[in-house]
Amino acid sequence: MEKPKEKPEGGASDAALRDFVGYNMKRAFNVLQADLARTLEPFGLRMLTFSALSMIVENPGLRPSQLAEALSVERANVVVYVDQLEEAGWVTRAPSETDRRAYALQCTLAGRQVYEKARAAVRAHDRRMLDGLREVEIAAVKKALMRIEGRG
Amino acid sequence: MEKPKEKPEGGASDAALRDFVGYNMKRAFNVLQADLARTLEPFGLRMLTFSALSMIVENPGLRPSQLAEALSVERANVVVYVDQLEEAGWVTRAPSETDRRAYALQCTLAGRQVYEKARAAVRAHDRRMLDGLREVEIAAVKKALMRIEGRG
DNA sequence: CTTGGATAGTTATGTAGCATAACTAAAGGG
DNA sequence: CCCTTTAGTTATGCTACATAACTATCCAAG
Repeated sequence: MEKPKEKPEGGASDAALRDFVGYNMKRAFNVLQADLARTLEPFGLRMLTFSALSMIVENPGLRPSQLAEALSVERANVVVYVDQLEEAGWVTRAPSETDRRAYALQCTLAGRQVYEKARAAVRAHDRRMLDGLREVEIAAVKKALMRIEGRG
Repeated sequence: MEKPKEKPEGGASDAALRDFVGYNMKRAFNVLQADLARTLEPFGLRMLTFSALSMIVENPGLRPSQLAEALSVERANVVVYVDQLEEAGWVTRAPSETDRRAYALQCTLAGRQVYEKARAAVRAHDRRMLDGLREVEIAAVKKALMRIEGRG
């Protein structure tokens, strides 16, 4: 009977997993997500409410189903995001003039203001995350991420 | 009273969000994660049980707390992953010889075998995700991901 | 015009990933 | 020997996200 060897201390290496992009991406995304959540928290926004607000500011009159499609989330969840943005007074559900089932999402003045401030904070967060990388590398990363996304 | 304009169709653009690495990363990660889950499912593995199995194969005698530390997950959740690996007969909890509170995690022959097969599948998945990217771009991505992870 | 199937938004509900708190047993230092 | 810390576990809660079912409305074929 052979003694089961024990890993003494400190030596636990994830080198084998580091070979995989997915592993590195999950770890990096966890860090990024946590930092972004902290960045948005003072504004009363979360990742997805910020994304939704951005879409509504940049695409006035957007309908919830278009928002769901654009963000690749379910319509059922969009309801929750818009509820929150509406309760905060940043977004209104205006009745659509062409389809009585639908709403035209509009942002309010307050909504545009909080968006601009949050956007600046998110931009700073982005720079923080990528600090030390050259422009050409950042471009490569974005290209690669969009390539990966296209594999879905 | 001004008519609220409506976004007619198709025009919903997330261009503003595309400026942010976090947004691109979330989308890419969602796609990657889904593909990886499909890749691992035939082996009865999930992302984290695969990671745990890899760590145990590559670091025989690893203790659960070391595993938690290495994967940046809570000890409480490691219990669940090891439970699953143990139920499948791929990992054993051998009593530690130096600390009666602890276990030395060992993988079985079956564990090593399923790991090798799953690892090959994950490698193929990785290549699939990065197909079409040049080496220099892949290197940029890995560098950027590890840089981001280091910001946490 | 009407009628049947699709679509928009909503509601309720389930699941999975991950974190926290509290517990037991054992280690380890004064 | 205490007293504190640590290893593993258990119970529990939260958040993100998906699914199913429902109502109201649209739209196109008959």
